[in-house]
Amino acid sequence: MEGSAPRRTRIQQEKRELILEAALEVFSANGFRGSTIDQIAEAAGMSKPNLLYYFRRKEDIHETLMQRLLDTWLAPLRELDDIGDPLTELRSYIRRKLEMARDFPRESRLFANEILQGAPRIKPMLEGELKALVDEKAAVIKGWMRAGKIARTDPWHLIFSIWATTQHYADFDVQVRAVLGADRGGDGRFEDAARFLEQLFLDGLKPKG
Amino acid sequence: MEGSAPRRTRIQQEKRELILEAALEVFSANGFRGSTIDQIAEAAGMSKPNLLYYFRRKEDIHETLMQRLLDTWLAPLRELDDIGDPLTELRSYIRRKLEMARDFPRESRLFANEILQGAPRIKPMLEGELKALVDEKAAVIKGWMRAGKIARTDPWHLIFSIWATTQHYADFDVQVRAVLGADRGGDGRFEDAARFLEQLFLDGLKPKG
DNA sequence: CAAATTTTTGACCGGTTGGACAAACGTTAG
DNA sequence: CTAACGTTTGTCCAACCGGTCAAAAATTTG
Repeated sequence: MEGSAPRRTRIQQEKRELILEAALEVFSANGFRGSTIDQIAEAAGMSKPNLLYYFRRKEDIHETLMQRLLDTWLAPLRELDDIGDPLTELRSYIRRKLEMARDFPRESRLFANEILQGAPRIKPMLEGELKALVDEKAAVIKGWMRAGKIARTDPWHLIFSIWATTQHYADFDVQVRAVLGADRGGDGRFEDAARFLEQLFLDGLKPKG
Repeated sequence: MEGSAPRRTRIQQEKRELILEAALEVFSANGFRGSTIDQIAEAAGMSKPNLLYYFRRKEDIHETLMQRLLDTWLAPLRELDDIGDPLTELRSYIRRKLEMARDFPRESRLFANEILQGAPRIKPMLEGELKALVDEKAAVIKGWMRAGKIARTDPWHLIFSIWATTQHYADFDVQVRAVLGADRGGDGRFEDAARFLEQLFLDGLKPKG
């Protein structure tokens, strides 16, 4: 499939990491086309030609960043397992996803940017690897439904709704903080969100009869 | 506050509409910085200088587009009213929001793009007009909770979750269709989503005891 | 029709951007 | 020390981009 990883010196490894960190900052804030190599180079504390010595093209940086991102981004879903109580399992999946939105908002925004633009660079991955993973987990959830452990619904849309509600707090952070205002928009907003989402996904909005 | 609307000829009105339609297409797909005036001009079937005769700057097009968008975009929330059954009222708000994601995906993506980049052009509106509207509706929802009509939760996060889940089907459309695959990703996906969201928001995931 | 006004276009400009390149600089191994 | 190799930088370039301008073409008005 792919060539063997090129041998790299210590400096190359360090500088490449530095560049990727800077690029994550810049790309996630401005999008791919909205970011310039100069911006990334400055954020990484080096000159543009020096940066281009480590990554020959702007696209190479973005591609490397995206490949690394996807692994860690899907880790919570991979951990969703058939062992343990289904409701507990789903609840901790939601919690993990929300923690990622809190701790890695730049990664979330980078991903959102890519999808928004039609996922030109990762569409094959979405239709291949991602679809396979979601289908697999949907089957697990369907098993829980057949066993009467959770209510019967569409597992795929359930997963979508978890992604949407949790990533919202990273991708739409500006809006969330603006609407909540200075007092409620502080650090506590993620705990409020966690409490709300748990209640929503478990009990819904009907009053307790 | 603002000067009176400039007098426009019939051609000016028509051409400005044509340009705004083309700009919506281009901006929503590529973001502001990722779009060029040439692209918009070509999509509108005119030359670049001709386009600049109707809008002096690229930003003017984006600003006009955004102003129009916001009114229609918040209309469903404005309609959320205290008359009628609370659960029915919320259910139809969700349905209307999902219909907007289906019928106006470009508008949704344009908005998402703006927020993702930190809302540089509409932040004052978010902190002013939008916050006021959401606070007002949150008060209505709180009234329903006090009256025991719906379960007690955080009304602000409830509104966020409705925004997130419905807009997801416009903003992340590529991903949704990729994961659902050719068979389930067709036109029926919005009906499936509507059914799922209704169940989620009303009953949650707990099995019926 | 003819004058006045509006609309359209080709040519152009200054600034930015992604990227190339060779020369200089630093480091390491023999 | 020195040759080989890895790293850094100044300079440059061609393409692109937002925007200007004067003049031509079309339209409206008297």
